[in-house]
Amino acid sequence: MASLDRSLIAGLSIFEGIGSGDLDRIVGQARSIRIAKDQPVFEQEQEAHSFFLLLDGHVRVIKSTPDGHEVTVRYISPGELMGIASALGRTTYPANAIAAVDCVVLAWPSQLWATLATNFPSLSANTYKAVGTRLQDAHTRVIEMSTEQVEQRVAHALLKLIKQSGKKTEDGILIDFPISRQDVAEMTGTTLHTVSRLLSAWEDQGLVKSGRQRVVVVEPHRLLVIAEGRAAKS
Amino acid sequence: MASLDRSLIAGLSIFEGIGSGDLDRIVGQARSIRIAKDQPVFEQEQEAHSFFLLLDGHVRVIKSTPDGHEVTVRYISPGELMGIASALGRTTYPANAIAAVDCVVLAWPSQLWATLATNFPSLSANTYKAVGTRLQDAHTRVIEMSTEQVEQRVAHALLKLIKQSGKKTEDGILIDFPISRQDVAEMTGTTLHTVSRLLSAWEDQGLVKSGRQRVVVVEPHRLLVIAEGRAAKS
DNA sequence: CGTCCATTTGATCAGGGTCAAGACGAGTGG
DNA sequence: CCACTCGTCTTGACCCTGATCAAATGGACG
Repeated sequence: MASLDRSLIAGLSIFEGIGSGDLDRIVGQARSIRIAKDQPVFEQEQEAHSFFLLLDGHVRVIKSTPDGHEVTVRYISPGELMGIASALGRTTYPANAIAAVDCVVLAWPSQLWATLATNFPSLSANTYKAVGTRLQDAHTRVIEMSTEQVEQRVAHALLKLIKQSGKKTEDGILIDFPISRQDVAEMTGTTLHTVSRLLSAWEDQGLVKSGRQRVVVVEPHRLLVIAEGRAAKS
Repeated sequence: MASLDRSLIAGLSIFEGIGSGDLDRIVGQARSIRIAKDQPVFEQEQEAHSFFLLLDGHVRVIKSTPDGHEVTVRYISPGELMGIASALGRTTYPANAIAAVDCVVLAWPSQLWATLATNFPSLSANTYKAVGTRLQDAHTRVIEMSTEQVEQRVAHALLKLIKQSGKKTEDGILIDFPISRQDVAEMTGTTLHTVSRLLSAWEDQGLVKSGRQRVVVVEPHRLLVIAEGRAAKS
């Protein structure tokens, strides 16, 4: 089991450029934890005691506002880091992370970051590269929210999801974890009603197939046309 | 002049924990550049040859979309880093940076980052802390765009601007650089028309005073009430 | 004094949020 | 195995916020 883990882990982009001896030394200091579906990995405002690497499953990262709104910041896929507050000089987690399905994570104590970062410069560089990508993603999100219609935002969201966690099926590309209309609404800044109407319309046109907490994209290309805002509106 | 620079620079949070000898060694490798108002510091998609520290002035960071929309990502104030693509493993700049007024910046060649970061761990830590703050800001922005009305977003934007670049005057707190209705619109994802209407309404209520590319917040507290969404609508 | 921009303000209208019911499906306990 | 219940999803009706279209006003600057 430990060796199985290792072979999986060695290929991850965060560990690119790290020798297998070093890799053992890094991974050896982590604990492996199972998180049941719908259970938190970490919570907003909590003391950031650990940072994590998702090995298996999917995690939803959510921010809650004082007035009860919830906004989904991102979904984490296997191989991604999360809760890296310590690498960014924070002492608390900025968001809630909830297991969308049963998950397996590696957890390192936060105070280990400084040591790891200085001893393994590649690890540090790879991590900050990932941070850069997330900053980029967040800005893209702001731009989408500023300039696009709801229809385009939802289309973009589905495309991102299938790119990140898509699984080929005979019908098309399935989003590989349970996702409700409400969840999509929280990703796109709209309501479950509007998402439901859009998915219904798209289903009529044969673009997607969807059901309870389940979305399959049948024609990614046509969805892209909608996302880019160059679709003839019926 | 060089020594004047140095005394100003020593107090910046990015250089916290760095001895004055080291500081000289770091700053010694930078070039000081003047950028005229409305001129770019760096441009989107361009090769990221340098990273910068703003010493004086204000810089607008903008992303342009293919379809001609412009979104303001943030304003940079003196003492902040910008264009730190290299620290995040990028080779090109992700946005345009335009001088809002005449500016003075320090510029380091990008390839120097790796050396500086390993030789001066405090510099690295302080930089990544700043990155963490920006990531946080970007997420806050997404949340605002998802959950708040335009009126609240504009109020929040003005509050951020006076916190970051406010200058006390006898009328109230002035945003210390030229800023048009259009600029505010690009920060908040709305149109100059709506911003104009809001500012007019607020001016009638004595909350702000504004003119051509000029905004003074007279009553920050009442503006905050609007921003938080707990205002009696007239 | 004329030109160019920033700004103001009115009128219109539609995207999509809100409110309100119902239908559907999955899991639970009898 | 069936009935019940709860959560998800669908769909209709209505209305409001804020975008769009259109013009006019007002400063700043050459």
